[in-house]
Amino acid sequence: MARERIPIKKIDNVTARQVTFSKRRRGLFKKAEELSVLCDADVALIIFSSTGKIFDYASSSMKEILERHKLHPKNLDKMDQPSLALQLVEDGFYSRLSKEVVERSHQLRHLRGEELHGLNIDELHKLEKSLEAGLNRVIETKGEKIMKEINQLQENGTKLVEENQRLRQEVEDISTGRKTVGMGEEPENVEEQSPESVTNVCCNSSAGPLQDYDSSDTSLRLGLLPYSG
Amino acid sequence: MARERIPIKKIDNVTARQVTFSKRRRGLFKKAEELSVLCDADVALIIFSSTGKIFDYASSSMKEILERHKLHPKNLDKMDQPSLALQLVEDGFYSRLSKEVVERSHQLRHLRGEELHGLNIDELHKLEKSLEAGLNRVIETKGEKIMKEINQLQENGTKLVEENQRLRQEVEDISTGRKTVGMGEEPENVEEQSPESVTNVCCNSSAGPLQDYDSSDTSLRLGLLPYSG
DNA sequence: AGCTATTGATAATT
DNA sequence: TAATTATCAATAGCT
Repeated sequence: MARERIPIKKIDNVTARQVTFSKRRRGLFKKAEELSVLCDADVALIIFSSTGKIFDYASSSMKEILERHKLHPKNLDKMDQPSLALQLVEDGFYSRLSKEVVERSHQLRHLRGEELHGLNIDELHKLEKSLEAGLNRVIETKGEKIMKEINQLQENGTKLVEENQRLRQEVEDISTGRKTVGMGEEPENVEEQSPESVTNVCCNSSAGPLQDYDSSDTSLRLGLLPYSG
Repeated sequence: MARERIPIKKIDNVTARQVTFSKRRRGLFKKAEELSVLCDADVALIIFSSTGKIFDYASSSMKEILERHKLHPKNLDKMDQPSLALQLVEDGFYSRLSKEVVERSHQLRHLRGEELHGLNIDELHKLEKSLEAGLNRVIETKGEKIMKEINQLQENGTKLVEENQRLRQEVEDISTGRKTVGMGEEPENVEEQSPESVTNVCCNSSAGPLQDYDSSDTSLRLGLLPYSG
């Protein structure tokens, strides 16, 4: 329903995926509410984003709907009986989360080149490809940021040069006595600067100015030519 | 969205309401599934018709999603057993674990070159170094594995050649009639092979033999010359 | 976060 | 019910 149809499979691009998630989530909630109103139905909708964020909607009371769902004949056979809450905690909750932590930790170690000997050649090759792809994206992004910062600095430099010229002119004007210091007449048509002097123009694109980057072995790669094996 | 727009309020005509319910219910399920697939989200949808009929959809396990929903901090205060909720919250049980998951997920995405724009140049540079290091270790390990596999294959090849020669000699012996087929005398001092014929010697270092490795762009890097920027 | 060209969903009708 | 189709709504790609 848009400029182009997209295949229904996981969207690779992270940004696009997040945008689509926001849009479609809103659409889904709207449709859910419309159904409940139009058809006098009771609707509950629960969504977990891939980042774990939760979104939900219930046409009436979420708790009641879930209870009704749980007690429905269709689901009764799957009910857990003993000390409900305890089981919930021990089986579902802790194990799920800690499994996730363990899993992600493993992946992280692999991406850092640790604990590789359990992997076979094929897995290593895939890992290598993933690292190359990530590395390229990082190099690219870094390059963009650096170019932006350079442009900003150049812009500031230009402004400073202009201001310098203006100030120099002013000084000359004063020293040649054509103009008095202090509350003399206003400058006629000199372009009015904004309250902040351009001297204070600062680049806010990163915490500090370009630093050393532990100038070790590698020269700065700008990402203009991403690494290709 | 049709021949005519309809106001979003309960449809009076019972038949029309049922028809609309069927159609829109299907549409809602479809949208829910699309969202889950496109955006890698976990979605649960429960619908009770006005006649009490139940319909539900879950992108993964309904039970798990509902548990996750119930145990989400947002909903813990409504829990059946307040003491348990209190414990979970107070011990920082949930928040600690899920923070770990979130943190690791972030790191993983960064290492995969996603969501980089929140990082400053220095952080990007560190990330790049980390990726390079990981990549080098992976390449190295892969190289070692491959060399090992090659050596294994060569060894096997050598053994096969030897056996080949031995067999050829045997055949020649037989064909020249110097030896009889069948239960003749044992070969004198031919090195006794282990029960398993070397023909069956197999490389166990990986699942299979050297494969294609999606022979795309990159030629096989053996890690003998690790990548250096 | 807005804007449209498109595609998709669906209300009325057969 | 199921199919058809004229509309309206959702949204993919851009900015």
